[in-house]
Amino acid sequence: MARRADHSHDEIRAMAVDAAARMIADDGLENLKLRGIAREIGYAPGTLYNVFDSFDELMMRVNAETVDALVAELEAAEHDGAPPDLLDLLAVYGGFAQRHGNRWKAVFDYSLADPTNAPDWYVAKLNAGLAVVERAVARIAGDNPAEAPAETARVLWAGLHGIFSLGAEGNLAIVSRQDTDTLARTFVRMIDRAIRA
Amino acid sequence: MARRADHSHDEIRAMAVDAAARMIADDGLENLKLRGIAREIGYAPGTLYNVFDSFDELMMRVNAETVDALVAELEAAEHDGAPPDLLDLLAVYGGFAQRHGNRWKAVFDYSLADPTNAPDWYVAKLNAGLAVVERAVARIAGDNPAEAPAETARVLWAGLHGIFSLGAEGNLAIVSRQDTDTLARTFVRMIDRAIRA
DNA sequence: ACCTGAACACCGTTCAAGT
DNA sequence: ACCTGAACACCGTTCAAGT
Repeated sequence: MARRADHSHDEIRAMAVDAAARMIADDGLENLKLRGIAREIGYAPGTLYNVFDSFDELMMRVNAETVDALVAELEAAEHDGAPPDLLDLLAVYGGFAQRHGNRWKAVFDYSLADPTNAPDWYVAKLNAGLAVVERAVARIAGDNPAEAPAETARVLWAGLHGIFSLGAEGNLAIVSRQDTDTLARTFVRMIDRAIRA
Repeated sequence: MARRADHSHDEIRAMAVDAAARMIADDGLENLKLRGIAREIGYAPGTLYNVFDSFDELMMRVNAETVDALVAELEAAEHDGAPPDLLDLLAVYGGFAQRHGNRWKAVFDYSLADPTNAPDWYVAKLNAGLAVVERAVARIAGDNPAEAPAETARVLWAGLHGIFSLGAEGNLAIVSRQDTDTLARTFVRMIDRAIRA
């Protein structure tokens, strides 16, 4: 059938990404199906292959929007009020991860086959987020830091990811008396102490 | 057909778990299929449902063996020679993760729907591994540590998991000049410094 | 030119039918 | 009693057929 042209390809792409983000938020990544997205936006499954190369590409765009939103919040924390310290940034990150739990989990659970050839604009976004952390680290590190702020920022980012991802799956609760937020704050406080030591 | 009884149920279980572990090591979790395991051990797919409740249960046993092997190496590091410090334990962990990359990744990539009701013996194994770290932390923490060694051990475990899992997926390489091992050592060194501070 | 939706090649899981 | 393997209900993906 068809030749509807109710929407341009760009519009269909945007509708699909928005629908997928909403469906992930509501039901989790594990319940997201290409067929479901198609149904949601009123197009046939095949149509999505007209506007995306694959399900991978669709998910990559969904996750990029999620990263975008977090980076925007981190940058906002820097621009209004006093410069944020590490615990301030943790509160932003933790708040985002809590408000957008399923979507944030999807960013890591749906990893591309080969991140090495992630698009430049995606890597740039990640680096923009890391730069905020980097500046907060540099602010407290003084003149001769034992580690470069860039390296410390990446350790913080990856370490927090470990705590939140294990926490989200429930793998922390079974071996820890402290909850995820407490462990995250302890982690950040220890890194802060190490920077100043 | 059938009534072979070439093997007991216990034997079939062991054969399936061994085959799955080997297949994960060779080809990665993403290429492991129940049908493939059945073919490998010379039984029909349906037979695996005779001896396991589900694919989940099979994977749980595979992952338990992997955790077992790591914990054994950590405990061995404690029993021969001088008490290990945190960097010694990191070397054991990092060495294991490198030698058994695909199998170690599978432990976290294949998470149970609800870890809350993980079997007790599984939780006990995890806690045994954490206890080794805990003792190493306590050894350097002195009398009035800012954080309980048990909490520090869990922060270390989860943080390292973050670094190694992001590293394994290639998500660290695209935003970091340092490689995974360097970041892991920096992380452990900073936590060590925070404990002593 | 564009979209459809049946068809394809999978998957984990079930269960009637054989020995 | 035990194992088989076809069948079921899915999945992402493709593509001939319609408008």
